[in-house]
Amino acid sequence: MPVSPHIPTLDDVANAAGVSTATVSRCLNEKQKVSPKTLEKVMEAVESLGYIPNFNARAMAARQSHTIGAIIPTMENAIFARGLQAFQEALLDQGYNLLVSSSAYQPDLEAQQIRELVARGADGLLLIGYERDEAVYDYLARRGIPTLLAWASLPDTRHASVGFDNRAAMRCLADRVIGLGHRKIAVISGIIDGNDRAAERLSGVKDSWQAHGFHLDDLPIIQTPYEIENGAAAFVELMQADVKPTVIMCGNDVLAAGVISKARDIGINVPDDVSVTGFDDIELAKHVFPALTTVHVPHREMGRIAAENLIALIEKRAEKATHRLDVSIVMRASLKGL
Amino acid sequence: MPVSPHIPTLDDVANAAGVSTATVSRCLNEKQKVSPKTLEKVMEAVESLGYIPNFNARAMAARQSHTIGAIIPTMENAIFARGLQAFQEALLDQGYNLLVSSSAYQPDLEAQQIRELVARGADGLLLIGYERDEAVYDYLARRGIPTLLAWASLPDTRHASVGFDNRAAMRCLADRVIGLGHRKIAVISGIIDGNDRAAERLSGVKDSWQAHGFHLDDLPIIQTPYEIENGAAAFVELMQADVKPTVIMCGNDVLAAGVISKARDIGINVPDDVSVTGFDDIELAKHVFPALTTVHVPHREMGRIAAENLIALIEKRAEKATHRLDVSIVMRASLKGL
DNA sequence: TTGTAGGCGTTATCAA
DNA sequence: TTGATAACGCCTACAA
Repeated sequence: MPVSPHIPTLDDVANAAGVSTATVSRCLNEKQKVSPKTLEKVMEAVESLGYIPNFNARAMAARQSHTIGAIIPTMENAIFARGLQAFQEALLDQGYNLLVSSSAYQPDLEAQQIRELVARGADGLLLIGYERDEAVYDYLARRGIPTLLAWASLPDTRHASVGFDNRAAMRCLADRVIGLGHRKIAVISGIIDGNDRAAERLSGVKDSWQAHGFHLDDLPIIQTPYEIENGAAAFVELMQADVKPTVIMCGNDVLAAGVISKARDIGINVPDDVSVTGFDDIELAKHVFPALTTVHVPHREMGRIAAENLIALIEKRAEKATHRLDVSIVMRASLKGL
Repeated sequence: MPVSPHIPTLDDVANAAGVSTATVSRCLNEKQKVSPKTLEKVMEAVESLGYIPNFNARAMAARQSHTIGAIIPTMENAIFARGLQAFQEALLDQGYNLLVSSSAYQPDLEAQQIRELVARGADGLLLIGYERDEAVYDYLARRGIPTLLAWASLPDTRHASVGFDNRAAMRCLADRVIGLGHRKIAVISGIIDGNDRAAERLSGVKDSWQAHGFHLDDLPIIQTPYEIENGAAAFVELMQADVKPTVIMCGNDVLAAGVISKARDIGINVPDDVSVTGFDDIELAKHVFPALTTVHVPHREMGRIAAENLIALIEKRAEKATHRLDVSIVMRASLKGL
């Protein structure tokens, strides 16, 4: 009885089947290069031994891991869940596996996790947004790691990307809000430092605001991390101002959910007393009360396209490309006209 | 100018520093076995070359990966998010990395992912619950992979585990509900097949119901996957019955959130017309309206303990142990007496 | 304290 | 169609 369990290797299979390790390897990877008879023999041995290829050894010898790494800013809320899910499904279809980690919105943590994923032999990387230290892009280029930026929409094709125009979308929503008669808007934005999506969304509101002839001085803005509690706290602060806003535009649905929840707590009616808007159209948006007016993002489509384009890049079937998706505004009860 | 980028290896560092690869390796892994002078020399070379150890090679040579795999049933909702987060943090503290995948509540998918993680060289595994094919446990034992079951509470120590008593907790909650005067209870349970947590929670309600002298025939039960929409749908169905329930006890907070959301849609007041309870006390529970009465689970503590115990197991500093946590009932507005 | 050299489990090149 | 055999990049006795 062995003290340490024996784990079957290629050698064991080769012995059991009476062939060489090379042949076993072929049976596993390029069946067509092997006679049906030996294939059967080998597969039997594989089966009976319960052999499973050692991933690390394989990756090292083949110089590719069939693994793709993704780093998202957070797993706490559902912002990236659906998109990543679709990304993973599309990868699996093509025989790739996904490794995910979360950077907690910290650029240096992200940089570290990039190194980690590269060290693990990732064939390619999915990153969120485009704003990061140039050194990171240099590093990736030096190592020759195909990288695709999602949730990002770039003017040029310096990086491969798939995403949508956060700024235009938010501007469009703000136009709608103003069109409904609102003149006292307050904004609860995510932290824009190091977060291009948040920055662009905020710019979008400002664009609209100014295009309608108003001054930025009259646009209260609070920046706070994307957490439901923070949305609630920011809302309280905004409502203490001398001129109360008639609408709160939030940088995403999570903040908006916090606003709606808190409003009820303190006896403010949405949308009669104050309207609220979000961004992303996550699952939650339909289920808060009142349901949230927000910007619908085609998360699943984005994930699927990201997978296709990244794999094409890895297998050198395509050049870097920028893919821009359309978003739409979903009107729900949380926003009403004056 | 090299067509394919050159990635620095141990050899490169050794050459640059004028020492052997063994010495470089020591500098990276066992600094104390190296003179301060060479250490400095080597680290300089590491730095200037931008050397990063190849993970696969390291894992293969050292026969350990310092990686732990976790398989959770779903990432869609936040049930496991906080626990896993704490688990990861504790792992990192001890120099271990975490690899996560999701089984979508499908036992065969879980089995496949277990093999995948083992093939990747995971030093240990975290699984959710205890109910799975014996063959899986056999396989794990044969390969000698330390495994810890979380969200599970076992009577014996056949498997290492950390968790709480789902059945007792739910029974306790049901006792409270009945104590408040409710006699028409309906249950929306998760799918109990293959999900021991769901099964035990359901049993807990039944225990209480019968202990109070009622018949199971008078306890309407709907099983449905843990999704907010499903909670809503089940609720509609339950309210169409001849005898309308005065309280809906849900298998978890996600289902309960669906109930609360749908109730408002169709003009049923919670808790005046019908009370609602959940389980887990996820973030959402506080923010639905009315706030959800539920069972609070110490997710972070569970994650932390899971990490400690699993690492102890891996490093053979401890034997398999069963760790049972206390849970508590959180009374909020969604439940009121008759 | 340092270096030498064998081995970890695959894949891939070349002959046979 | 198969089989030797040399990588792949690192760790780790063992020797110096």
